[in-house]
Amino acid sequence: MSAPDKGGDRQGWRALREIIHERILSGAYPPGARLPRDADLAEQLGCARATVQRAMRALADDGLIERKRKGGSRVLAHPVTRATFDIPVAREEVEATGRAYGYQLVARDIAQTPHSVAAAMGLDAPERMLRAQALHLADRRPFMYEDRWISLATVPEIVDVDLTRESANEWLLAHRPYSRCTLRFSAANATPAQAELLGTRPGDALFVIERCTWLGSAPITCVTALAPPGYALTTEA
Amino acid sequence: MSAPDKGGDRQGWRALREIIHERILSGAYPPGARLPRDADLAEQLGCARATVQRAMRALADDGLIERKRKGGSRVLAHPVTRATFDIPVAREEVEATGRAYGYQLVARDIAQTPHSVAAAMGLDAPERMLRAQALHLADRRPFMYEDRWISLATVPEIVDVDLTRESANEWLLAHRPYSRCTLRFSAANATPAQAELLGTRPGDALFVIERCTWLGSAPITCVTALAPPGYALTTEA
DNA sequence: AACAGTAATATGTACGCACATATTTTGTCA
DNA sequence: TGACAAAATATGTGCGTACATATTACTGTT
Repeated sequence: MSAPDKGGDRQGWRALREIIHERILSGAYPPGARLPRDADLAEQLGCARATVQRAMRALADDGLIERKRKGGSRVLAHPVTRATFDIPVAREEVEATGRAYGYQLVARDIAQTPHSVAAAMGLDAPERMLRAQALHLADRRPFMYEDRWISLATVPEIVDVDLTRESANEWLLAHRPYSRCTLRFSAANATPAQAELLGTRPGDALFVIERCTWLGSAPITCVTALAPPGYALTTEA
Repeated sequence: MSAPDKGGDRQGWRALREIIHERILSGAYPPGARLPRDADLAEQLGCARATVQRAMRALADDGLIERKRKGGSRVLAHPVTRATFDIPVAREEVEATGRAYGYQLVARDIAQTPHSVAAAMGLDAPERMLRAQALHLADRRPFMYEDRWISLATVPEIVDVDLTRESANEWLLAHRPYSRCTLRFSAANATPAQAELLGTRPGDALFVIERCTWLGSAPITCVTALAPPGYALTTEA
């Protein structure tokens, strides 16, 4: 009758994804084109619709195709480059490269947040928060400098933590999980003070990571991390 | 007898994920703790194991828990911040903010790649490639400068494309899909020439995106994109 | 011709079952 | 005690079905 297993090897959904991906790359399904229905692909490839779903869902997650409830699936005309970064804890980032991690508290006080920080945290007005500035070291050399504000309203216990011994980041991760997190990457010229701390020259281009976290709608912390020249984030999409 | 629907509302896997996430946040499943088996959670929450699977899989993808084939599921002790960025085509990035997009070819020639570029592409030795330098504009002002090398071996047709009218990036996306892509974010001080092109001052901190793409194992292109101060990548994890 | 209501349709989700696979644990034997 | 093999176990995957949901397409009315 018909050829129910034309697809070939009857492998898993990963193989299916690969087959469909190949068809896109080879031009069989050109950019903007509509893909066959899941059910048709299932029959064509000799597997269940659920398996096709899994593969198509993965392709959609990768930003390769677009799926709509009745419009079917289409190959994206302008595929975005979708990259996933894992921002590790500084300690682990350092130790992953075989270097010795070190930590050093630079300053700690309680003060009114600048308006910019309050705004980033979604607050209506500045608040008094704990500010901790610290250095992360790799083999005794500056690896990253962080300037952090911690909400006393949300995390009152933080005032009793000895931040000279333990990084605020690690304490927070262990004691205050967050449910929301915003990230912002940019570049900035080092101020003289920052250059001094990072062991570079004023004006050097620093890599800037700004991160704010919340538990529910309550702000936990907002940190600006500065990395000296040579630092880079890499990933494979 | 028993309470088969204790979990409550009998909602979908997204609700399940939320419930489990709540338990993690609330400390019911503290960092490092082992979660119940999928099957037990399924019974406890009154749904099928497949549904629990879906929810747990999502939590694992989010970097919140860790799953192993027999070790069960554990809450990660040091959850990484996992962020997904969509790097759009420059045109769309500009137009998304309501500004007028402009494009300008700065230089185009065929030359030997530097060793650094050849290495980034995974080549054993430098090759002659097409080099295209171009400016992306937003409302007539420099938005991003790109310095691109395109493999003549993989994409010979590129020599016949009029790059003064069409951005190499957009032509490549439309005609040469890629299967692999590496990304690297960093910061760099502007050289005088770069500052001139981007309308900033020499030494200003630029945001640097380096991207290389391949089709299979054949290198397609390698581009260094520079953005002037003010540019930032943001996301919500 | 414009519009609203309805039917058709493709994907999304859920369930229950069976089997595959990767580890851990246990047990056996030297 | 230690090494290696076998059993146990939790997750991973696949199938078939049924129903849910979001859009599109159609259809009849004004």
